[in-house]
Order: sequence, then structure tokens, then C-alpha cells
Amino acid sequence: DPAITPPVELWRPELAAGLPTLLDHAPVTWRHPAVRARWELAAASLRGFRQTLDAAGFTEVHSPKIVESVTESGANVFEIDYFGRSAYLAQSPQFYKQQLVGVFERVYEVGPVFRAEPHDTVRHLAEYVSLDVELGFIRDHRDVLAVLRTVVAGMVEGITAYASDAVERLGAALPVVPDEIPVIHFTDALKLVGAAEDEPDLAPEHERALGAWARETYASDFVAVEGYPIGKRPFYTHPQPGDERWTNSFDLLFRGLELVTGGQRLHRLADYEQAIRARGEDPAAYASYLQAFAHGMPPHGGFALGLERWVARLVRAANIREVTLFPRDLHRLTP
RNA sequence: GGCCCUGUAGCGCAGUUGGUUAGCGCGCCGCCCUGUCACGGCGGAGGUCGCGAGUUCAAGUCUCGUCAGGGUCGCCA
Repeated sequence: DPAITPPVELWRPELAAGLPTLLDHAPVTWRHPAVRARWELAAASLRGFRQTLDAAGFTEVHSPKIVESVTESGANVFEIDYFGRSAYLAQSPQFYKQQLVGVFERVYEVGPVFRAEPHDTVRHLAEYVSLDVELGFIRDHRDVLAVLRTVVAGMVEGITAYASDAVERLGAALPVVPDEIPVIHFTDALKLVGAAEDEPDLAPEHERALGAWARETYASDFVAVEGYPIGKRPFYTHPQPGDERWTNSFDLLFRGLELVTGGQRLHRLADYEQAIRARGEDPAAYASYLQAFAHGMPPHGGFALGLERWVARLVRAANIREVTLFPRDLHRLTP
């Protein structure tokens, strides 16, 4: 039998279809060259990501996606039935990649993470691909940021090497990664965007303003904000030496959108126990994770980059779902 | 979840101050033409105007409810 007519006119240079149509018919609409090109950028970025880290002595790892407990307190996770008891879909490989630094010293992972957060926005998914990196023997988060800079540059190189055709089809402007990514401290960032001094976090409009500022001041598509308040960061975050109100952590903004979160982690058992108790929790609940620290861990840190956000900003997509093969969100479970 | 906007043929849309058989482009079907390939000509099929109430002589067009989609904020990768 002949194939049935597709719901949209695939052979036209421009696909005239709205987002819901595109998503509802994803198995067919992805065939359009301009749509397909979006994932070709993702695939080429992944190759660049892996090549860069492989060359830098990292070991690729895979951690379990079914986990016993919640990584970060207060997080929204998907609960599943695991042979009759509760388990959760991993919302981050954080604990495992840290433990594996004790084994391999430098590790990375490409895998799905799951967030049951009721964030109905153009930049959130319930399942996305997280590019995770963690490395030992760092001085502080700036060393992590330097690795991140190399990785992002490698991803751009990957696109140039393996997906130049897709770039052309999309007319995408590839970012230039500066030799050194401009860094601004959280407190200075608040002043710069005119936010209140006691704001605990940057609002989306602030991030956009910082992106524009980096563009004008440094001609950079990237800007890192370091020193986020300790209360806004997970318990394993290393405080800023000398002023523990802040942390050795950072966010990397790419064209005004949060693309990466990273930083230095605690590495001493006593610090973990104190940090966990400070949040009103019992260290015993983290026993298996804390084993690694009990037996000694180097100073370490890492970051996590959202693949779909990367591609979304790359092609300036209005909605992250445009660059996700089969997006999962609050309302969508199919196709 | 709060607020804002939208919901008319497969797709993208138009439907004026509510008024007779709801239109357009592309697609689809048939015939013709044809080195055509984002062709051309003629003809044709296809819509309970998201759903349910209400107002009215009369509702796609007004009101309420409901469902769905989009945007934004909270939050985050």
C-alpha cells in the first residue's frame, strides 16, 4: 500500500505548522530537513562533548536512573513502584558522579534526568538530557569553569565539524566562545540588573539583562555568575572561603538563559554531616553516599548542562520543545 | 498553580456593529497538460465553527461554564 499523505507539507522549504501540530505528529514532522537539522546540532554537540572530555582524560560513566532516595531535598521527583516498594526516577546523577570521582578522578555522563516539577514554561521539560561532568583535584570552582569553557568550545567545534550542513539549513549563528568566560559575582550581578540586594536568585528577566550586558561589554554569548547564596544551593555546595554567605558555585548563562549549573563541592565528611544537619536532616539518610567521603575524597567539582537548552539557544528557538525529539512535559506523554 | 491570549476543513488563516446554502491559500481526489521537480489548466470532495448551557426572531460572531493549546510569573538544566 502507498504511504498516506503526511499531515503537513514536508517538501516545502518552510514547514508551515504550529508547535502543537509539530509535536502531535513528531514521527513525521521530524522528517522535514529544517526540523531534523535541530537534532543534528544536538548529535554533533554530543560528539564534540565526548571528544573533548575523552581527550582530557575523563571516563564516561552511567549511573542508575532508578534511585532509592531523593538527591536534593524538596525536589519534585517521580515515584515508581520498585518490586513493591517506593523508588524514584533520578533527577540528577549528582551523588553518583561525585562518588565516581573517587574512582576515576574525572568522569562524565550523558543521560536522562527526570523532574516532576510543575514548571509549565518554554524552557522546562519533565525529562531532558543532562551532560554531567565531575573532576577531582581542583583548587576551586574557577577550575571547573575553565573545563566548562573547553567543553563548550568543543561542542561548537563538534557542530562545525559534523553538522555544518544543518547549521546552514537553519541559518544558525554559532557562538564564539571567548578564551575566558566573563565572570560576575552574584552580588554584583544583582546591582547590575537593578535587583534588590536581598534577592535570593536571578529572575528570568535579570538573566536576559545579564546576557545583553555580556554581549555589549565582552562581545560574549556567555557569562558566568558565581557566588550564589548558600541558602539557594544544595547542601553539597562548597561555601565561598572567607564569606560563607556565598558559595563557590556558578551558573553559566548562554544568550541570557541559564544553561549550566556548576561549582565546587564539599569533600570532607565532617563538612557534609554539618551541612546536612544544618538543613534539618539526618546524615544517616545519606549513608551510602557519604561512604565515599568517609574513605577520603579529593577537592572536586563539576557541572551539569542541559542539552535541549543548549540547542534551543543555539537556534534561538522560542520553545524548548521545538528542539526535543519527543518532549515530555506537564501535559504531554505522547508521542 | 496565578495572570493574559487563543481554539473555524489535513495544514496555515479570513470571517466586518450577531442576519439567508461559513470563505481563502496550500494540501487531498478526478481529468488534462507537461523534462516536471515550492509547475500549469479544468472540475470535485471535505467543516456538528473545541464541548455544554444561556441571551436573541436569529450566534462562528454576545454571556457563563468546561476542555485543550500558547505566552508570562513562581522555579530550574
